Formats: sequence, structure tokens, C-alpha cells
Amino acid sequence: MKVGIKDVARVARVSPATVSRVLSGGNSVSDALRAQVEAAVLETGYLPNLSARRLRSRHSHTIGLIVADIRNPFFTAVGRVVEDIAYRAGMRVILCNTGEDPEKEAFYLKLMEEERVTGAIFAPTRQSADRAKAPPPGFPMVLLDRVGPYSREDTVVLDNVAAAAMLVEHLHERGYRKMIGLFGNTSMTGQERRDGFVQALSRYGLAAEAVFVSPNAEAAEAEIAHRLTGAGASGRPDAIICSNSLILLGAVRAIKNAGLGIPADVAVAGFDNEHWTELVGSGITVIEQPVEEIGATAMNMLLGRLETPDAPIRKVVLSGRCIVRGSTEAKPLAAE
Amino acid sequence: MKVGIKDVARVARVSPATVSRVLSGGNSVSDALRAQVEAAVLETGYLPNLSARRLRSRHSHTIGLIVADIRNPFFTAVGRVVEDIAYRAGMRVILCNTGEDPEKEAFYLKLMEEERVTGAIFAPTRQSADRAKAPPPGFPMVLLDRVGPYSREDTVVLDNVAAAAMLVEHLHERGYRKMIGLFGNTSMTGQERRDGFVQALSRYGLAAEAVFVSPNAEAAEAEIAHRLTGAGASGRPDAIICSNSLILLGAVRAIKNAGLGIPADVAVAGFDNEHWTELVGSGITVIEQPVEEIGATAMNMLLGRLETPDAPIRKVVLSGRCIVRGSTEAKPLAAE
DNA sequence: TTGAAAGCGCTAACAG
DNA sequence: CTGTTAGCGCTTTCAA
Repeated sequence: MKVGIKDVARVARVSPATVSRVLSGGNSVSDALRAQVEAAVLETGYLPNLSARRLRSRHSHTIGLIVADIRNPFFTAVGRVVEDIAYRAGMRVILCNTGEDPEKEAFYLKLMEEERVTGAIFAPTRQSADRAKAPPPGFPMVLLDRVGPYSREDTVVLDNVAAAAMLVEHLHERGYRKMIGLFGNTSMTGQERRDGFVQALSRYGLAAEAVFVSPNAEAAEAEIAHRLTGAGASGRPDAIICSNSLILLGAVRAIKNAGLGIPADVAVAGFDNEHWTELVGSGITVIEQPVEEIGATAMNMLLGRLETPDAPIRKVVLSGRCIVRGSTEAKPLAAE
Repeated sequence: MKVGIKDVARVARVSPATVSRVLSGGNSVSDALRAQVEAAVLETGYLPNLSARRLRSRHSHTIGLIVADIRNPFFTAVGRVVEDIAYRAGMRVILCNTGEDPEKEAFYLKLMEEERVTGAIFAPTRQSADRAKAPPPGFPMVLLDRVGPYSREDTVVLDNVAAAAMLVEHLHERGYRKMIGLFGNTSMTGQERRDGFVQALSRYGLAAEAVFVSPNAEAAEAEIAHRLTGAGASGRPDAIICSNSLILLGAVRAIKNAGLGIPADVAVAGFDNEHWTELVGSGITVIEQPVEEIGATAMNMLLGRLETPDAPIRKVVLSGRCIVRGSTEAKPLAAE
């Protein structure tokens, strides 16, 4: 029932080695034998055993993609691109969803070693900064986010500081002065966006009220509902900046539930140009990340490093684009 | 540098077989030797080679998840649940994104065989109905959608006919009579929802205008923009039903771009209770699919079949829930 | 309970 | 260009 390379060889009246050569697309096989082998493969319904192939060839043709939550549209989009490029490069992708859980993260990182993956693309959690002290993995890795200042791996990131500053500048220009920022507390990305937010505000001599929250809609909604009552240090904010689409979602919900208007009562801006941001009310102003390009860059950096392992470490910083929509219309004068 | 089971054995002063037994959690090892082995594993930094393990043990501990587009939130949610249950069951998940491409679908199906996966969860494209005639795969498979009427695999689906009918009934009750339905043209799901739509309308003696479109926002937007000009058979519709969230997105965009109001000019309802559907305008009426339950059921069916391969084929049909929102407010009388 | 030996299915040297 | 010969690293008989 189960047919191996030897069976094919017997049917094709050649040696197993020849079959192997044909299968691996090797060109050092005569056309005659190649035809025989191909016929035999069809006849026997042969299916290569990838485990055996990998064991022997020491080449897994597999890359790992390790992210916090595939439901985060940013990671979904990246995953899609990575899979696409990998497919074209003849590689498989193992998707690892860590759920922000450092334990699961460590498990999957170890799994990648055991799988002897060719390489990995990794969006680390902030906690994994300790990883900087851990032994380096046995395979090339591209990070989708910084891990501390001293990462030894290739990295591709958004210019988060500049992007957050863009939002602040835009809101300031439109007349908003009491801004509050909500930032994910599990990633360096959140950290950096907070820094950009604080720095930009201080350039205007304004106080920054920056809050770290768990990066999900529920936590953000609760936090903002609370702030909208005026419970924050500086009373009710007139503008809210959200560091990712999940937090943004929570913010919009909270504002809606509080019966407030956007931007009449409070302006809103965020990160990630999700489809729906254009549809809510008169649209929500967002920073668009070049998600496809981020994924493609990461994957291409990885493929590049496989070819030239000793090339110097590279860090690619991509810029976001500010898409202005109705949620940040100029502040009504009456409010002042 | 690279340490294998033999190295561990040497350090632990036992045989490779004993190391293997300890690693596989076997209980037929004395505590003394077990301790020695565990110490040696730590000392040497041993990492098992999964390819070798799988080759020898003929057990991959891997399941394949094959879907059209991981960016479709339905699949994302399912994927998340599948990964979670798999992780707890000590299994890995290989994610395969077919992009609705039958060729890629076939490729991945074959790949799963070559990986000797333990099982697979597969959301087939409509074209793959031919698969019914293809030789059955060498592993248990659970389908997330019907493939023709005669599938030989376990299946879990939404009661699409009933769900579509629910939307029609709801709209009819609210006074809408000129409904148009847009359905994805690549899945049985789209097909079934169309059938439910048509049947329900005919029960009211109403003509059904059902259109199959490519299941993406752009195609849907173009189609609806066209229809809103009154180009359809029965003039401009007073209500639109969309068979998935991408099509729904296109519909909302088209209506917005046409400068029309929801539901003042045209009512809208769809499938998938995406977060944003509650936020657009006064909310969009949708059928909520029990996505988590669908994923969990599929995964548990798969695990169940691995234990009892000869159990009879099962088909689980889950019901959707209609969430009524502002997009289907009672039709203004003036319109008639 | 432990070890010795025999492969899992394949590819990579090495000859010819 | 082709075949022969060794294993890749591990688990699993089979005896002891």
C-alpha cells in the first residue's frame, strides 16, 4: 500500500538514487531515465515523505511565523504576505500564535529549533526582551519589532515615534489641547508610540496623559469610558489617540455608549487603516502602516540572509502615512 | 556542537534507548536513570530532531488547516481556536492559505499527505467539488463547508439556508419588498445562502434578485454601485443582503459613495458579526455565526476521529443568530 | 527495567 | 550520467 522511493525505482528499473535525483529536479539525469521515473511515480502514486527528506537533507524548507494574535489584522495581513512569498520560494510556513503569553512564546521558539526551521519571523512580546541575554537561535530570524536596543537580528519596524508625533501635530493644528493616548502594554511598538506622543506634546509645552492598557477592545473600552467621565488628571480629554486598531475599537465603542459625538465632543485618531475606519461616522483619522511592505520586507530580508548569512545586521524603518478623516475635524470654537 | 540522543546517552551513562524512553515520557524507566538523563539533557542542551522523530515513530503530531483567505475574519477566528486546542493537545498547526486558487488548494492538500499529517481541517472552494471523485486523503479530515451532497468526511457547517431566510423574514416584516442578495461565488456557503434567500422570498411571492460575486470588497462595491443606479431587473432595491463581511463592506462603501442613507434609502443586512458592524451608522443587522464553536467543534471532531477512526461520518449543523440593528429599521412609509 | 540492533525513507558521497 | 553504499537522528522491537 505505501510506496517508497525504492518501489518507484523498481518499477522504473533504475536505482533509488536516480529517482531521488529526478524528484529533486536535478538535471544530471538522462531524458530517457527521467521519463521512466516520472511514469513510475504516476503509476505507483508515490508521495515523498518530507520527514525523511528533511532528516537526510538537513534542509527543512520551513519558516516559522511567531506572532501574538493572528486576529490582530496587522499580523493577519503580514501573515498573508509571508505565506505568499514563502509559497513562491518553495517554503512552508508554520504559524505560531503566542497569545501574548511568554511561556507559549518560549515554547514555540524552542519548537522552531526542534523543527530545524530554515528561518523565522518573530513579533516579540515586550517581556521577551530577556531574550537578548538568551543564547541566539540556531536559525536566522527577522524581528517585526525591536527587542531592547541591542537586538542582534535583522529588524523591520514602523517609525513609531514619528507616526505618533504626526497624529499629535495634526490634532494640535486642529485646535485640540487635552489629548490622551492609549498604548498597548505588551509591545515595544506601544512603548515607542507613547514616546512619540509624549515628546510631541512636550514640544508644544502640553502635558501628556499616556496610559498603557492591555491591547484588546474590552480593556480599552473600560479605560476610556472611565476617562470620559472626566476622571483623568486633566479632566475630560478633547482628543484620544489609540495605538492600535483593537484599542481604537474600544475607544469608539466607549464614546458611542457615553452618548458623545465624534469629533463634536471628543476627537479620535489611531493606528492601522482598517477597512471600517473609513465607514464609522465621517471616518476616523489613522496612521496607515504599510503592512504588505512590512511583511514582504521581513520575508525578503530573511531569504536574503539565508543566502549571505554573514552580511551585517540590517534594520529597516518604514514610515506610516497619516490619513485624515472626519474624526479629527477642527475643534468647534464653542468648546473653548 | 550539535548534540544528539547518543551524546546525551553517553553523558548520562545509559543507552540511547533509555534516553528516548525518558524523553517520550515513558514510565518504564527507573527514577535513578531518569534523573541522570534529565541532567544530561540540560547539561548538553539537547534539542530533539522532530524530523527524525516523526520518520521513525510515524506520528507527525501535526494537523493542517486549509482555508481560502486568512484575512477573512471568519477563518482567522476559526484558526485561532484550532491553534489553541491543537496546542493543548500537543499538536502543531500548519496554516495553508489557498487564496481561492484551486491549484494552490490541490498543492496544499498534497503537501499535507507528504507531511504525513495526523489530520486536517479544510474549508474547500466550490470548485473542489471534483474532489468527491478524487481518491480520499490518507488522513482524517473535517470539512468546514459542504463539498457537494455526498461528502465522505465529517463536516461542520452553519445552517445557511435558515440563516439567510431569517434575514429575508426580518426585512419583509420591516416592510422591505425589493431585496437584492449578493453571494460569494466560490463557496457552497454562498450557494446555500442564496438558496435560503430565494426560497424565503418565494414564500412571500416575491421575486428574488440574487447575484453571485467574487467574495471581496472591491467586486461587491462595484456591483452594488451599479445596482444602486437602478440598473437591476427590478429597479433600485430597497434592501441589500450580503453573504459575508467582505461583501458587506463593499455594500456599505458603495451606498456611502452614492450619497445614500442606511436605511433611509436602502436597508442593509449581512453575515458575520464583525466588531465594526455595530459601529457603522446606527449599526448593521447581521447573522452572527458561532465562529469559536465552529472551530472548536471541527477540531474536536478531528481529535475524536483519530481515536475512533471507524465511527460513522458526522455532520454538525450550527445555527446562526440574528442581531437586529439600525440598518434595517422599519421602512419609511413615504417611500412607497 | 535496560541495552543492542535494526531500521523509518530518503539523499549525498563516492565510484564507475 | 548512474548505481552502490552509508548513514541523517531517532524509536522500537527483541532479548536479557
